[in-house]
Amino acid sequence: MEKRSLPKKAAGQAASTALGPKAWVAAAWEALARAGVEGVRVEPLAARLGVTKGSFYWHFRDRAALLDAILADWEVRATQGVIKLVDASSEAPRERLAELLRVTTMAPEAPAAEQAIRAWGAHDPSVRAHLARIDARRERYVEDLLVAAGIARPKAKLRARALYLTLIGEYARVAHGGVQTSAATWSELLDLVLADPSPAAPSPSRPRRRR
Amino acid sequence: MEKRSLPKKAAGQAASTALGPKAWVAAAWEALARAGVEGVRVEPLAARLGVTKGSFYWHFRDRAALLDAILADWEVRATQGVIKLVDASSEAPRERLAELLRVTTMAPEAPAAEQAIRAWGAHDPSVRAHLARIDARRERYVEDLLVAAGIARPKAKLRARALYLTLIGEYARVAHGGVQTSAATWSELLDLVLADPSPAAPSPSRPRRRR
DNA sequence: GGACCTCCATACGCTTGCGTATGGAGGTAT
DNA sequence: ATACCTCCATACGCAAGCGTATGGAGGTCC
Repeated sequence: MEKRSLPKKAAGQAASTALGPKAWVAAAWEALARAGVEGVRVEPLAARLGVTKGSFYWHFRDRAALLDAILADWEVRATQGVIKLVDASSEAPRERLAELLRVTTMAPEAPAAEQAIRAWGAHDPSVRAHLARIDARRERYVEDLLVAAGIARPKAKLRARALYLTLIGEYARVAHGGVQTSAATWSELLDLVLADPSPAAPSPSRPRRRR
Repeated sequence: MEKRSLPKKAAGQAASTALGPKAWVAAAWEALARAGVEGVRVEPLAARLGVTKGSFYWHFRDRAALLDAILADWEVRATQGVIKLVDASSEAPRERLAELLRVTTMAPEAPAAEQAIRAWGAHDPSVRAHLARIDARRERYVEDLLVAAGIARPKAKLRARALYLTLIGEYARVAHGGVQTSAATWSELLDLVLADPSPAAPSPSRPRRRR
């Protein structure tokens, strides 16, 4: 038995009592942000939704299917959505970078969600692939913005990584109760990344010790 | 004498078959790094150590006690130990910063451990306190090193946060399979943080020119 | 108005893991 | 050698969750 039949959109009970896969994914997001992947459990979720497991196993093959749905949903919302939104915000690269920082650092649910997914990916190989793709795409996006803002490509690559890793670090910090870094600080950070000192001699030779 | 009797240090069986709390903590570290806090389970740990739960509940009151022991161990090793080691490495602030980056970015077990603890702290209030203390101490340490290297205090504060958050981000990235940022890149990053472009002239005095 | 379909409730078996109780092997003290 | 102490094995009760089986309530279709 593969799929029984096509859901065909509206059928069965009234829409008021209907409970689609989206409701389960939404509830799963809440649990993921609050308690991590291990906190995404079928029966507690059912209780929270006011139904029983019977509902869940009708919409999903098993728990893994729900987790896959979460990942897919995340990929769309937290990356493609942001990029589209930032691209539409302005034409100037500097403005886009500022908007990018604003959007990513202000989203209230982002830290918990990102941190939960990264922790999840630390011991689930299927999640690692998603993370690798998404991290690469995001970092590349920042890098391209920096290049568009006038930073040379190799330097932009370095700074894009630094800026993106800083954001990831901020997510982790906020996720476990750290005080959120202020918008003003982010703005200063952006200035630092956009600065172009490069006075031909940045490092006066570092004597590299060996162990 | 209230609880049976004092362990009195060495007693009982020979040292070869002895299994102290340290062995449990070590095994717990391995499980924590590999599978997160939820992966630190008593019975699997016992199986891995070749004993049964009976041993565990002799040395620890319950699972929470083991987790507390892990946290205490981490606080000593991953912060105090590193600071002591870096302070002893050199006198020059620049050198100390380079050594700090080398030590923290090269430790092979650090990313998984740090990421696991931060994910843990995201949904365990008792861990949040530890993390807040440790993050504050580390960030302050970097800030002081930057000041000692000639960066003005407010600027040093900003850059210390950025550098530390970048390290946290790197830990997260590596923990879920990302490629490790190269030592050369870290070196360039350090140069960026130590640079002093000084927009306009908030503080044109540069007393650290020659030292 | 009977057949059918969608969505969920109920009940069951099974596994994993926690914590406790109790005994026993082996070393130590007297 | 006897009593004792440390460390661990064995066995038990209990709870949380997963996945399955089965039925049933309510809407739809003809």
